[in-house]
Amino acid sequence: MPEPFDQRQPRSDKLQTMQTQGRDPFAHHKYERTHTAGEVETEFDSLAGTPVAVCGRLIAIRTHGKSIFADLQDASGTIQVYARMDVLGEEEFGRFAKLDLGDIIGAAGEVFRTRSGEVTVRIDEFILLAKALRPLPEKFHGLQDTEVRYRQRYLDLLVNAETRQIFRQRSRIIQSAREYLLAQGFLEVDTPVLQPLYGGAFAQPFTTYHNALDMQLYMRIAPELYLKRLIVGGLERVFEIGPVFRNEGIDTRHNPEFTLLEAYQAYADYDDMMALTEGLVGAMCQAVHGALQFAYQGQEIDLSPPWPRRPLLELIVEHTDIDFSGTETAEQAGQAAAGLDLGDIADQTRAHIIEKTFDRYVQPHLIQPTFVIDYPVEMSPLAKRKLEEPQLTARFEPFIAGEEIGNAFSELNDPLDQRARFQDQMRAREAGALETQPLDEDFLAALEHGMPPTGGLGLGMDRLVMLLTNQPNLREVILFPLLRPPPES
RNA sequence: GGGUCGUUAGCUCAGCCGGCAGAGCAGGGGACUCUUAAUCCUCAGGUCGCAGGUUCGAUCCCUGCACGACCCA
Repeated sequence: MPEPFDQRQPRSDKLQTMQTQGRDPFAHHKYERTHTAGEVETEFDSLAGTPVAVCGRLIAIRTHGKSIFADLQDASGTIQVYARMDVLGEEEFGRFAKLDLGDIIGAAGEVFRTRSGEVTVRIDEFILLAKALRPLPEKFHGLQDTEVRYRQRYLDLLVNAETRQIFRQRSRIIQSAREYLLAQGFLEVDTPVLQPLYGGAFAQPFTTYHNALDMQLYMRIAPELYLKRLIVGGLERVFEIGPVFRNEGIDTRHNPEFTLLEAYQAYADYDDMMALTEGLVGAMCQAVHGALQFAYQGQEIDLSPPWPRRPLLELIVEHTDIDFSGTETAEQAGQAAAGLDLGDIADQTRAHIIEKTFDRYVQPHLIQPTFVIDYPVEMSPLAKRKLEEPQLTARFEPFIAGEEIGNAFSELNDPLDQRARFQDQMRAREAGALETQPLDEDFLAALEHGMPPTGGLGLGMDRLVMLLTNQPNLREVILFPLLRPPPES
């Protein structure tokens, strides 16, 4: 019975031979590169005929007897290199011929253009900087298997140019948001990821444990309550961009760990936050599209301000003919929704019934950017009430292409009302609700010291990147999405 | 949690009605000094996801499980 063929064997043998001969590729600590692949290409007119030193990974090798063409890939692109036996000599040329796809080399020599017009480095000397012991995925079709693409993202990045492009755009998008806020006088801050009490969103937390303090800690589900403490502290304009953790299911729109932007502005309200949202998302779009228009999955989206402001209950009337504004109890809301297909709503609260109706019948239709405003107070325990309608809050959620991309409000700064809202949440928890916001005495103490009227905004950066890079799935814009461990070999 | 689909060589994929497991790329050997999905000759490479069942015989049909994708909740 023949041994199963191991792709790694010839490569391991070559490595061992080199190491025995005192030419261990892993002995090199650095390489003095003079130009990147992209620079050699763009600066060809001034570089032609002069020596350069480039480095990168061999992604294609074409041998022609006593000459070899190869493509070297670095972060800037690819550059063709050309090895000739009459230039390198028999021994060095022989070593070049033993290189494998995936090997990482440095190569130095003159820049020229081939007869077919390709900018090329004619190799005078080269050095192997890392031996690849495993083969690259197939060169033409790239790596298609989604599971391998996510589990071994480095392979995806190596062979799929589109993946590299997405994550470059992600970086540019987040950077543009940061620059926009800094230009508006916001201070970037870091608040605790490990929190003794979680809050700022409706979600179940991940719990962990600190040994030295002998205490349970939570991974934050939002930075909100800490950022508002900083507003109490007088910083007036603060923001944070960072990971939050929500212990919930995984699908095309949810990853348990995701990147949230939160910004707080003292002496501002939710109208100001709408303007800030329009400016921020517009800047993010400009960063990758150079315009306020972009296409998402075949839909043309226009981010030009102002975006329409539409009351939540009014939108529900528009799409279902059902008016929840007259309802006060869960029973009344349930009766109003009787004709709708909402699944089992028997034990649901009025707020949940309204939320479900919106999610199912309204949200998919919000293609162009829309601010849904005026959420019921029981769905918004941290938002300020509207003066004229105290059962509603000065809160909005922005929607684009049918996706919820954030949440914002005039922040509740009345410590007595805030305490009452927390107590409502505790009652809901006792009644069986899993996702409630725990009473945070330390946060209440901060409010009792006085927080100015403040506008707050949260934006889901992964979803925005997904929209702006035209990806159908959140996992395509998260480098290492959470997956189950692979089955044992 | 439910439904549908997928899992075959390192990668990308075929495999008909149940009857000896296939191709391209990658890999080994050989030819070739301007190629770029180089070309030509040649060779090797398989736990058909895992475990059962039906059958004379299973990659193929059935059941369960694992992982993934999509849809629904």
